[in-house]
Amino acid sequence: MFRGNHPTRVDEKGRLKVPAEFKRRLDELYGPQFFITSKDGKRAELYPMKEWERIEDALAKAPSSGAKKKFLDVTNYYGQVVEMDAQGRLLIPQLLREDATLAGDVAVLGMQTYLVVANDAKHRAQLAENPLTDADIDALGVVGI
Amino acid sequence: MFRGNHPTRVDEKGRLKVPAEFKRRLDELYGPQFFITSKDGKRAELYPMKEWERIEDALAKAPSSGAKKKFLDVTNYYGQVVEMDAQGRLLIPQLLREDATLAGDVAVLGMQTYLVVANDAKHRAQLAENPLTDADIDALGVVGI
DNA sequence: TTCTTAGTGGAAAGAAGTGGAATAAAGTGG
DNA sequence: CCACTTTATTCCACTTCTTTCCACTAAGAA
Repeated sequence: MFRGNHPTRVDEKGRLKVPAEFKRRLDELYGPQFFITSKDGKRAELYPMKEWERIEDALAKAPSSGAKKKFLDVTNYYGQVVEMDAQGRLLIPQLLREDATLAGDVAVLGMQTYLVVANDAKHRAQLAENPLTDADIDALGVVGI
Repeated sequence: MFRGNHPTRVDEKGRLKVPAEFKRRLDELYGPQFFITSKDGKRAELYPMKEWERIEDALAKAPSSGAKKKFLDVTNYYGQVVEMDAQGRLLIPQLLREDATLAGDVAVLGMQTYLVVANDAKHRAQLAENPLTDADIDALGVVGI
C-alpha cells in the first residue's frame, strides 16, 4: 500500500525521480515497468504494470458501455508504458507533461495501489475548489474517521 | 496487447510511420500485412491480418442481419490491405486519409488487439467534449482506479 | 569526520525518424 | 500493340532524437 506525499522533481528532459521510499516498495513488489496515464489530463497516474493489467482484465469482463469506451479512449490517449532506470527515474510522456504541467517540483501521492503525480500548486488549488465535506465522509460509512 | 499512445506523423506521401515500439511488437507477433479500415470514417483502425481474419470468421458464423451488412459495408468501403515497409511505414488509403484527416501529427493508440490512428487535434477535441466523469468511473465498478 | 545513500546533470552511443532519389509499375494515347 | 507519361513503391543515406550510463554533488547517518 502506497501512502503519503513525497515531493520530488521532474528534470528538463522530462524525467521523474521516483522518491526513494516508493522506489524501494516498487522494486520489491513489482518489476520496473509501469503504465503512466491520466483520467482527466490534469495529473498523471502511475500504475505498476501488474496493477494496470488487473484493471484491464476487470474491464474486459465488464459489459460494453459508454463509460468503458470513454475510459479506454482517455487512458490510452494519455497512457504509455514506461520503464524506470537504475537511477530510479522514468520518462513522462510529453503529452502528459504538457497537459498536467509536470515540470520542476511535483508531488507524488501514494494512492494505495498506484501513485499520483501532480503539479503541487495545481493540486492545492483543486483541493481548495472542491473540498471534502462532512457529507462525503458520512457517505463512506467507515467508523473511526 | 497494445496499449498507450505513440504520437507519430503521416508524411506528404500519406505514409504513416509506425512507432518503433508498436513495430517491434507487430514484427514479432504478426507479418507485415494489415487491414486498415474505419467503422465511422473519423479515425482509422489498423488490424494485423490475422486479427482481421479472426473477426471475419466470427462474422461468417453469425446469422445474417442488418448490423452485419452495415458492418461489412462500412469496413469494406474504407478498408484496404496494406503492407509495412522495412522502414516501418505504411501507406494509408487516400479515402481514409481525407475523411479521417490523417496528415501531419497523428496519435496511434493501442487498443489491445488492434491500433487506432487518429488526428491528434480531433481526438483531443472529442475527449474535451465528452470527458470522463467521476460518475463514469463509479459505473465501471472496478476497484483500484 | 567519514561513509553511505539519494539526487542530478550531461556526454556518448545507438536507435528512430525523415526526405528524397532510383526503380518499377500502371495508365494513356497514338 | 507499342511508346510515352505519370504515378507508385522501394530503398538508401542523412539527421535528429532518445536512451543509457558514468560521474559528480548533496544530504544524512554512523
